[in-house]
Amino acid sequence: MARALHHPEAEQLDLSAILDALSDPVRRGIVLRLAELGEGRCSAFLDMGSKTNLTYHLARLRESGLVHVRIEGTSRILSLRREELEARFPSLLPTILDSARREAAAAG
Amino acid sequence: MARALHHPEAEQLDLSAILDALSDPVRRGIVLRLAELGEGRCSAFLDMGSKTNLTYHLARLRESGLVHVRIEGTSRILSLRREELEARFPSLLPTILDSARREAAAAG
DNA sequence: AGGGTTGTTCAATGGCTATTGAACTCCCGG
DNA sequence: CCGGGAGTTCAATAGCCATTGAACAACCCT
Repeated sequence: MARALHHPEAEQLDLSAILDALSDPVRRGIVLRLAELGEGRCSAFLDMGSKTNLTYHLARLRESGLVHVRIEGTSRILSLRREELEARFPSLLPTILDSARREAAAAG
Repeated sequence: MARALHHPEAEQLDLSAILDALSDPVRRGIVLRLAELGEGRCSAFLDMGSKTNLTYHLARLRESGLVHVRIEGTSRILSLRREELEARFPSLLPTILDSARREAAAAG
């Protein structure tokens, strides 16, 4: 396992990358759950895809700057980078998550 | 030229499709300009890409439900589907456009 | 009817995306 | 120290993306 994980700086957050990350339903599902749980390890999302597939999506979320990943023993703990996102793109994440919940509620 | 253009129904607006459409800088630029102008024909965006390329991006914007296209003589007039988007996903479009302006202002 | 403007269609391109299974690494608990 | 749980790496796949140039179609004007 890699020792140090790369995370983009707060000032480098890129709107295209963020929207692209959130345009995938699996990734949006992960972010949504993370918003509810506060944080969670990879295995908390196994119902959304295979381990390999999650590794892929989680890397994309991390590289886009949406989530922070901290290593703890053999686990990786994910959390949303809420404040940094809010500082750079106010209301963006909450609004998109609200839309996602709304769509889910509409039995889409 | 095709006679009838397909537009998704308001209730069919899909979040993945919308975010995907807005994740591309060219398309976001078109939507941004459209938000300022109210409406505009295809040729109003020629500084953003070749004619062929614009045809492609405009089709994607239309198919995602973000823009409405009306035929007028040899021109096609585009406009944002603001109310319908707002009804289904409140604040989504304005917030994303705000983020886009913010990013542009930050000399990205 | 002819010519120009407006925008489309087509085929082709290179590159990225999401997904998979098998093999692997790392670390913790016993 | 070794077994198992957590997650990664790799190679492969099929499919979509954005972009291009050349050829075409529709319509308006004179």
